[in-house]
Amino acid sequence: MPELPEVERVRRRLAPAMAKARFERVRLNRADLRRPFPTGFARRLRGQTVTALTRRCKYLLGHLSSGDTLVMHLGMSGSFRVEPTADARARRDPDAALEYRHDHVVFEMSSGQTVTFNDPRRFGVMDLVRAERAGAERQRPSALHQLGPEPLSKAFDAISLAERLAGRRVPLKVALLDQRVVAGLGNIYASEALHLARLSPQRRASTLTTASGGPRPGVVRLAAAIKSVLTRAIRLKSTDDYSSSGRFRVYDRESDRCPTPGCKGTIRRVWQAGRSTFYCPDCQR
DNA sequence: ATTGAGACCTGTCGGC
DNA sequence: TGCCGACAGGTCTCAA
Repeated sequence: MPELPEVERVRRRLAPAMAKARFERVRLNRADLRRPFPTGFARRLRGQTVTALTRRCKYLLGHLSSGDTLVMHLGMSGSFRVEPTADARARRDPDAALEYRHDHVVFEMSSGQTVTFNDPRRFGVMDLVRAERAGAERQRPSALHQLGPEPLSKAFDAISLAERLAGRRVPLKVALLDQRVVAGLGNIYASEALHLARLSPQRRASTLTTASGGPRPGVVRLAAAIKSVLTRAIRLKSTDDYSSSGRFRVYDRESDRCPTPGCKGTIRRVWQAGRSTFYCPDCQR
């Protein structure tokens, strides 16, 4: 479901229920999501306090008093519900309603709130990683450790983006979906950012850099567009899902008139790396 | 090392 | 109405 802006909004919604609160009860309704839950998942969480709830890329990170980190990823269809524990318990067993059928993880927090993870497609992930020992991450680098820069941080700019695009022969859109290039873009905001920067999604990534890997003008626009698109999405959204937000420039707008001022183009849809890309062939070069 | 294709799942929507 | 295929916001693994 979510790209960086949606995950960030989920984080802000969960923080009041989870941050500074203790896990009083943890219930798993099945043994796995995309991967099995780590052994002792519930036991290791119980009694721990969440010192802070942060986000890295599309991952939510619950930092625990034990030093361990609760890692949560929403995959395509994951979502969290927050409700008073009394309400959650009252509804428990009798209600096998469709709405709750995919409730896989239930956290009862000392804040009096229950946080429930629901994920129909089960592409989500929950993991509990132990406090890092020196060098541990080099021995077994996980996806988390290979992530590129946070696009809204100062570390992300035209220079760093150019460095990571240099020499890559894949189409620009495909490169933007690679979380090692920039951490948190997904299929929607990759298309959105490219449209705002007026860059063709089909252009080779390496054409945005000079022979030595430096930035060309396009990459300056692209870095700025990525920041702009994500910042606006975080700010504008009234809920965590797309339906109510609706206002995309090109995504899911095939055949619409291009929104670029002065452009008479029509939005097209093409396939790249198995995903649909939306763009305007007239103003995106 | 990089890249593309397929796999993992369920739900929904449009067409017949 | 019901069935069927296409498609969905994300990774991950495997083979070329």
